[in-house]
Amino acid sequence: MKLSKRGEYALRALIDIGLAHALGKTLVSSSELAKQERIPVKFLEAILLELKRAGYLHSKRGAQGGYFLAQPMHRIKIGDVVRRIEGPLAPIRCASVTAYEKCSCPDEAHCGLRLLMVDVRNAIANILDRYTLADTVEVTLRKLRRDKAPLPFVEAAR
Amino acid sequence: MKLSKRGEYALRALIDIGLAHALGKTLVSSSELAKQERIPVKFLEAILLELKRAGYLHSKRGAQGGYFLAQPMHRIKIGDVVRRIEGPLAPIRCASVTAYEKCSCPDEAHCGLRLLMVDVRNAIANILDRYTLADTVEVTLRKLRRDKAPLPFVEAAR
DNA sequence: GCAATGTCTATCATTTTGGTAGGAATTGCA
DNA sequence: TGCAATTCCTACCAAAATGATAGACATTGC
Repeated sequence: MKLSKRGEYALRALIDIGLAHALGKTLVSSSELAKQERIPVKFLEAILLELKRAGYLHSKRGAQGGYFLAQPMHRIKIGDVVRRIEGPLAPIRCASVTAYEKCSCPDEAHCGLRLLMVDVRNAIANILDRYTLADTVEVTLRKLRRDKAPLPFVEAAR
Repeated sequence: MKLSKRGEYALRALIDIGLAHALGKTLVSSSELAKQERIPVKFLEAILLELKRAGYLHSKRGAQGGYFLAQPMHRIKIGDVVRRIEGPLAPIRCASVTAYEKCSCPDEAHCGLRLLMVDVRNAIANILDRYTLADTVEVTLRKLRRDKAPLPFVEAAR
């Protein structure tokens, strides 16, 4: 039931970019993100490119360039991002709603495993398809402020 | 969020053995199981051995041998089986209850991703730790009977 | 004694994972 | 105008995981 590093980094990056956006910084470079999340820059670049191709990000090249959100945060569902980077949410394909595939078992209609896994997939989807990037960013921001923790991407104005 | 074939086969096998048990057949051979579920015999054997080592099965060697449950079905939690074969339920380690591990992010206490993944892990655990093998077998059996489908492991008495 | 079965060890091809390296193209700014 | 910062693109790579297969040995029932 694992999320790959690739998926993890993709979500971290999106959340960070969302956070930065909410704090008034609409453009974030890959090196800033990599530093913030301690992710190898080059690896992250590839992931950001994928997020761009998926339509979640736009970018600006050249010096002072970077990435920025291509959609309003409340329209980016975490579940969709995960599906895009990791594949179906369901633990086994025959339990997937968006990527169903017949399995090898002799009688799918009476398969106890499938039944179980459909429940699991629904539980996961219920969370990840309900939460948007906006929700995630909001919660994070609230926590940060409540604890008076240093906000990321707000460097002492210079 | 995938379940490997190994995990899938392990669960299928357990469910089948439970089903057989409920139908009066307390001993099932690997070849019967492999045939029923269309799993490569040798691969299945290795998995059954692992389930045995994990304390879920006992076996009887030799002709007429096979595997049988080592515990009452209602004490076998699906979640534990999955953990044993697949590892932690949580998508990322820092969200795991049974196998927590610090992650590389700079501030775990305010990590939006972790928060999300804790929810996901709880949703999964709520299902898989609540369901026992007995539950799964019971539901399957009920469905089979309701639809008057042919019951497995009850070969026309000879 | 032989056939059926579990047990054990070794091996293996393929895919996935988690990167790294290098450079070309673009842009802002001094 | 040129340099530094940045995205974009291609290629490559080592290690691990995945999903098996092969073969021999041990045990048991008939």
